[in-house]
Amino acid sequence: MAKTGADTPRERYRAQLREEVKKHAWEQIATAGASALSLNAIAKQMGLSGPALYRYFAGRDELITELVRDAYRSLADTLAAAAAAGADLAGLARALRGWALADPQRYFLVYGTPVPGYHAPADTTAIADEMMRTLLAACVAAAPDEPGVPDEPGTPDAPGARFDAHLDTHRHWVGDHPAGSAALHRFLAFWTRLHGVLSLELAGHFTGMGFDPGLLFEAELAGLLAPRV
Amino acid sequence: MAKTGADTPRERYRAQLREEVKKHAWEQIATAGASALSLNAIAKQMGLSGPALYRYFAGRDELITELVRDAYRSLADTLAAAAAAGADLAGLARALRGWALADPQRYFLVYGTPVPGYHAPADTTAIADEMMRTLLAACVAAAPDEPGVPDEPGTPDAPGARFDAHLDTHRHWVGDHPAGSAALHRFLAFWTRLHGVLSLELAGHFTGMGFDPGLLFEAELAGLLAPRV
DNA sequence: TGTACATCAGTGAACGCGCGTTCACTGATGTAC
DNA sequence: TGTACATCAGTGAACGCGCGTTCACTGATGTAC
Repeated sequence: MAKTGADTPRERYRAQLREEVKKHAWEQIATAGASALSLNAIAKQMGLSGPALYRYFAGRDELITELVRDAYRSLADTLAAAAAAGADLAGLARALRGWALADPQRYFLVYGTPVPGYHAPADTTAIADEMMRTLLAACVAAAPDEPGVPDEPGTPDAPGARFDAHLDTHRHWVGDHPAGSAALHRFLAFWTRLHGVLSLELAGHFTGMGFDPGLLFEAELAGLLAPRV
Repeated sequence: MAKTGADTPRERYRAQLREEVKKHAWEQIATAGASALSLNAIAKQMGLSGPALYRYFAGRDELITELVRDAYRSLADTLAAAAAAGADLAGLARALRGWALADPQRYFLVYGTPVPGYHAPADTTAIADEMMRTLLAACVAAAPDEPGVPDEPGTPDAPGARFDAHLDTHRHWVGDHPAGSAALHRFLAFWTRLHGVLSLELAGHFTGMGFDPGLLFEAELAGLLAPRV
């Protein structure tokens, strides 16, 4: 009855071949970058002729869109699984790092250089929201604070408190989430700091420097878990 | 006598046309991304025929290499100029942000997704070193501390102190710079946190969220300038 | 100042390549009676 | 269980495109006497 999930042999074969195409696509991206992705090359690699793949994907754009969606999905699932297993903020951070290191090109497909023309599929923003809520919950749990109260009323012009106040009046992006502005601030610091380490590390800007990026990551994480962001 | 800087009219014309090619290259990159850069398209845009550009560049790779070098150079010069004008760490941070916002695609050419095959020209690492030294000097000036002494001997297993200790034994990358490990740590936190905000902002991951990324940047900066990293 | 020569910018044609994509077709797989 | 038909996977040829790059050539610019 359900249109999706029809389990005829042909449907199963289709799904399987689509997955195989994607697998080769990822290998190709890892080898030569996303911009070099070619349907013909994938077909050749699979022992098929070029046009054959048009039975499974409307074109190159649909394949890329699918890969981007899958990348978002796998990160969201990774974080959600960690959270479901009881991970705290530190655990989520390490899950993020593990996901990024497991496949740098997948990381870059989500967080790397945007292609000026290309727009990510609409549902990726929903997935990004999902990740945000997972992390936000952990941020609230890490240090539950009364919502909306600036932490240091004595220094209202300190940039930290100033940004908290700004977040108090610009919380459209969290919907109706009851997190206080301190938790929002913590989430943003968490997200940007960890991505700062990861993106520089994965792009190779630490290679040859000799120190261990993993320890820098842990040090940044420790700073985030300390009471004051 | 000097081979470089020969100032015959022809030499001047060559230099000028090379610059014009690069200008169009940047426009093309801003429009369609670096991977879409095409010598023929640039030539057409300039009212020239394709092969004409081979008088000025050995090929597409040399042009890209030149653009990458120029991008590194312009950032290093921007930071050096700010430092020479007496900017402190905060000033350098804002110079970095200004440089990044002025031309996001130039930023991404340096700090964006690496192309798996491509290796940046060798001298970019020298320029990166130059930037590091500029920032390192500002980090030392921001909080001159006795080199090599962990800040909190009472908690030697805290990740922050642990990383300081790690840096004490892995300081090959700073050469003979006399900065203490706390300053090195401060530099790395400075670099990764600011890039964390900038890369997410420029990649568009904050669009539609509603808060001001500039205030987040300032808040992160304030956190870096506080005594404890 | 004027002529003879060398240098060099730019052209147009050409080569080979791989790309995305369309289309008419073959042959195998599944379905209905 | 067997036949008749519909569905669909995959092929090969073809189209048009733009790419990087080479090469022989023309015409203008500069140089030497």
